[in-house]
Amino acid sequence: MAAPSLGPQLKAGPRRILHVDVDAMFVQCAVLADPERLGGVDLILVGGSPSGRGVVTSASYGCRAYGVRSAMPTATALRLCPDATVVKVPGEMVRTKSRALASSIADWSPVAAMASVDEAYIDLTGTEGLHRNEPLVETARRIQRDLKERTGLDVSIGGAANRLVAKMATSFAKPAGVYVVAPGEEEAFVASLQPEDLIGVGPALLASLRRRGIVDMTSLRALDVETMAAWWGPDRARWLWRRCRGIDEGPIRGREGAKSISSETTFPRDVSDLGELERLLLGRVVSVAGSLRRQGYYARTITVKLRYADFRDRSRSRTLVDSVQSDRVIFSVARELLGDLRRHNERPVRLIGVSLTGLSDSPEPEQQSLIALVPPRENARDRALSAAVDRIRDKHGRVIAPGSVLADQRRSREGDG
DNA sequence: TCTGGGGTCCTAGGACCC
DNA sequence: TCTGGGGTCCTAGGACCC
Repeated sequence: MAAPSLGPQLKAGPRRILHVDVDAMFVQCAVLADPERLGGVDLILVGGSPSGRGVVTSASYGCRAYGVRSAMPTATALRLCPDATVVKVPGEMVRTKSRALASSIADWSPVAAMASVDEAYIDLTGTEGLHRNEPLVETARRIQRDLKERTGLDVSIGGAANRLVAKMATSFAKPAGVYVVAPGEEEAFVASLQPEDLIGVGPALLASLRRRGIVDMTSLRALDVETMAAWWGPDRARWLWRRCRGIDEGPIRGREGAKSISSETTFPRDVSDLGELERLLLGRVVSVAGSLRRQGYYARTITVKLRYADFRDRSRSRTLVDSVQSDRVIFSVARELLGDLRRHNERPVRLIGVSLTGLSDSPEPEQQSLIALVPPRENARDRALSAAVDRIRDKHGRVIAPGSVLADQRRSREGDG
């Protein structure tokens, strides 16, 4: 009596990994959110920003035919494609569809995980028996139809024996297609690409390659790991050597809890005045601390970032002994960090951001010590006040800064004058 | 035509402890 | 008195991805 094959524990054959990527997710979601206005519209740009210095978040395939790309300034995109309809990021629909996608892929394998809002990996290794031993490409097509039925979204699917190659295969599947790299063909597949097609090779590494005369995959793959180590250090060398051969043994795993929560904004015009920067900083603090509490976290490290007109970023951070989550304490620390940054540089600023790291789900410090008495300390009243503000904000949908925070700021401003 | 906002991961130096 | 490494944490900056 033949038991169904359980695959890997009996025989270490190639893994069967699929990478699922929603085609122009934000465009599809915008249409689903407003079918009356956008149904049947071919030229859609998602993007822009309140600052008027926005870029394209996502472009419909119609727009892409005009040369429009993600991250391109919206003004440039409109010059290339003047008839495009520009819409805002459909945040709520994106979250809804991302959740729907996550629950749908989970039905196809116990080893399935979202990699971002619009991407997922499914490890089908060992499920051959469940799928009548059909080729991986057939299973991928059935998954594609299932996801369309259950979420309304068109997806493209890449397949291979590992995550890295599956993801690169997906670009050959777009839009709404399936592309599977046969087992054993991973290296040949990668060899047919360009260095900039490799995941993790961005503008900086590409420029470094070019400077050294490495202009194509053949010359990259001809390098030995010692030469690469002399250029970029041993870790990066090993990483790139394996990457340009399609080698990746990493498992499919979900992302555990968040590691950081941040909020930043680019101003319509550059700002130099400290008082105005503090007011704008408060807006970011209220936003990021609200996200922190909504997600049930406390943070130990607070970072303030400024971007200057020359696009250079400067940041200051501080790690507290306690984990905190109230607007008051986070703002008081952020304000000092901003003051420190401005003491060193008073040039005009185009962006301000606050990021929270060292996240935990409890306010308790890991170990008590005497320095835990160093301010700023967050008390029960701070937390209750912030929670009350959250409730009011949820109810009225307005951004409200707690009075004590504003009073703190007013007092110190008067003190400055 | 100047270049968003949300993240993750890595590096490197200094402090500090064992 | 001089001389160690290893490990971990913190800070600042940067590359990269969607």
